[in-house]
Amino acid sequence: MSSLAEVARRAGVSKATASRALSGAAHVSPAAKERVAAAAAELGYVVSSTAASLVTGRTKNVGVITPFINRWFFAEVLEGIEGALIKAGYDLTLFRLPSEPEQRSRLFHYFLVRKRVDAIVCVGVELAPSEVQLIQALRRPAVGIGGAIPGITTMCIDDEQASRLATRHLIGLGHTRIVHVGGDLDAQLDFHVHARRLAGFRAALDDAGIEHPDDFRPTTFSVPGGYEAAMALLADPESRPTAIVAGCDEIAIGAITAARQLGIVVPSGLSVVGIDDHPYAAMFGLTTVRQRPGEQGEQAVDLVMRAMTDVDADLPPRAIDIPIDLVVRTSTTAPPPS
Amino acid sequence: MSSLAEVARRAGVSKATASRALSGAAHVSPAAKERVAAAAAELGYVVSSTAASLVTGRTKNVGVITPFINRWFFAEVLEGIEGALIKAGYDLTLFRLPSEPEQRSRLFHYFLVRKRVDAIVCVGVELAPSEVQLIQALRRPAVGIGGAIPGITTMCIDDEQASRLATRHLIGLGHTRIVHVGGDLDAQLDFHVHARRLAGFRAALDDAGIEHPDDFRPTTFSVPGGYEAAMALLADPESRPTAIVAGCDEIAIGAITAARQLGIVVPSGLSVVGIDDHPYAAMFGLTTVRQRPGEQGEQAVDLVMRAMTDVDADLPPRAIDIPIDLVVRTSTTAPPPS
DNA sequence: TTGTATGCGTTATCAG
DNA sequence: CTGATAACGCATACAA
Repeated sequence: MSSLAEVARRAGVSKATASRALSGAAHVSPAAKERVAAAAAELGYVVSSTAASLVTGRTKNVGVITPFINRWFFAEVLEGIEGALIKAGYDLTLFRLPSEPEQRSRLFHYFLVRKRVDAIVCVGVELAPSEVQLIQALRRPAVGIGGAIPGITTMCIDDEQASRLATRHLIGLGHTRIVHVGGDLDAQLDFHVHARRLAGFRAALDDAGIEHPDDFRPTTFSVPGGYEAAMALLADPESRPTAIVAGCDEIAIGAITAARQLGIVVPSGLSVVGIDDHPYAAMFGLTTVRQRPGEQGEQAVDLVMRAMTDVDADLPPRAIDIPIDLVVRTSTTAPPPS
Repeated sequence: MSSLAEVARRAGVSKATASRALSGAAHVSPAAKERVAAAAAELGYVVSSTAASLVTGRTKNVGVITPFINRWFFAEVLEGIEGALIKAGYDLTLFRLPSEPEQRSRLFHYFLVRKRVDAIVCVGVELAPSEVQLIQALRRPAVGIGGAIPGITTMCIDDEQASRLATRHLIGLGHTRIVHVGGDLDAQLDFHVHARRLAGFRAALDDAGIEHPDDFRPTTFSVPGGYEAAMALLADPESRPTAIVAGCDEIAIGAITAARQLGIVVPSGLSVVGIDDHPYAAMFGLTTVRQRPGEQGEQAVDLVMRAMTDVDADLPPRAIDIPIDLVVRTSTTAPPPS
């Protein structure tokens, strides 16, 4: 309510010094600084960020675009971003990317363009070239998380490597009849995660010289998805694999649940390995490949922050790899003697 | 990049008419409107929302405060809010309420006060009186979701009623040895949901004249929480209850998982009922009390929108009840003959 | 219907 | 170290 002018008057200084005293940018005599601070406190003064933005051109606000809020990976990344942003004094404007093309375009042409964000973080979104252009036209630093976007700095795990790691672990235990229960290839609105995880799985089998006909069951990236796919897959004891590489932990958990329901003991009757290290993984004893989405979010913020402060130190155009590691628990063991 | 002035010049009109033509607020001759629109399109013009905010005092932006992003209920509410906001042309600024008091206070005194939001939605946050005052001092409409906040319009389900409904269902099936596995009473940073659900549970037993010593197992509101508590609770076949009322579906799912692991068949050996209707509930056949968090979010947005547009039609101070209903699936049945 | 002029609350650029 | 003063980009009251 109260403006800088009032504070200045009360402190007996000009608006300019009041501004300087409060922002701490320039040198102000301790006495003046003191008086301004007191006046501001008494009046309950707080800067109008809109006014400040108007003149500085910076909003202290970054936009985050994500297709989902309600999925573990995305929510986790979001939390990481939010924490890092708050720490830096920035607001976070959240945009959920709609699946309908029309609304999606509205997001880009209406919301994103309002000059309200100093930077953009895209999580798990694959951007069309035209969309990338649009973002670049904003002349604001942008980074992606979850997969490579040509033209934009992105950070992600090597999905192919992740599933290869998981598969190798099973092969190392002696498994040869392994099936990948992963994301539907047609339904990857996000990156080609599904395809890449499938590819890594197959590469590992190829590397080991293992045949793999009928090696893939597509489903949705969720516990129920894994449950249903596993129910179908495991129904016939004859054709049943000895191990499953799940596309993510949620699928793995669904598969374990299905196995239990069918009376199959995990891991002696069936080994299951996931990808993510979901908070529920430990409870299910799930062996998995850990990625830390929260940290990915924090790092993304670091990146845009640096790009904003450092004299336009351009972002590295290359994708940045996030480390992953295998967490062995109790859902995997050697296959049963056939 | 391009300003209103440039558009005006290109269209051969004044800034004022250009502004009017674009906002559509006042009457502009069709010809002029046409020319302005064309000029704007050619230049790729888009309003500077900061400049507009500075003069109008409205930001087209609402703040959302929530303690968690990564929990089903909260994420779901958030999605509902986001969708409704986007539809109305508003941005959503997300604030995660930190658990540390110091940072929490920073949120209120630094972030919230920057005059950047036209309204506030608090989800699952219990506000201290001083915090309520602070929000009221902003003179912006505010609504809460998830529990009553004195002084602020809130929408929530009747938690006591929800667990009473769940408990009555079990009693109706003939159960008398029922335990509530719910949220820890010390750990309810959000509302007193835990306590209220426990109270409803006990009230239902009292109503039916059923004794209930040792009727409560506190745990965390999560699948692993339910799992661990149920593992301990069900270990001893002698003292085992015939039914569990879970504080939420996640706990219920953890409990079902634990039961299965212990060889207890659900529901013939143990009935379990939850609260929420979590997306995983169906897969576990979980009988539960449904609440629709997404709709709660949408309704909250409706409310603040109305308060913002309608000539300061004040928000109803009373809490608004959200309907709930019992969804009977396959996790509940009559108790086994003792 | 249109144009002119003013102000929104800051920060930044100068002199002093 | 401090004080005028000019932007920043837009919306609106008022006059035409």
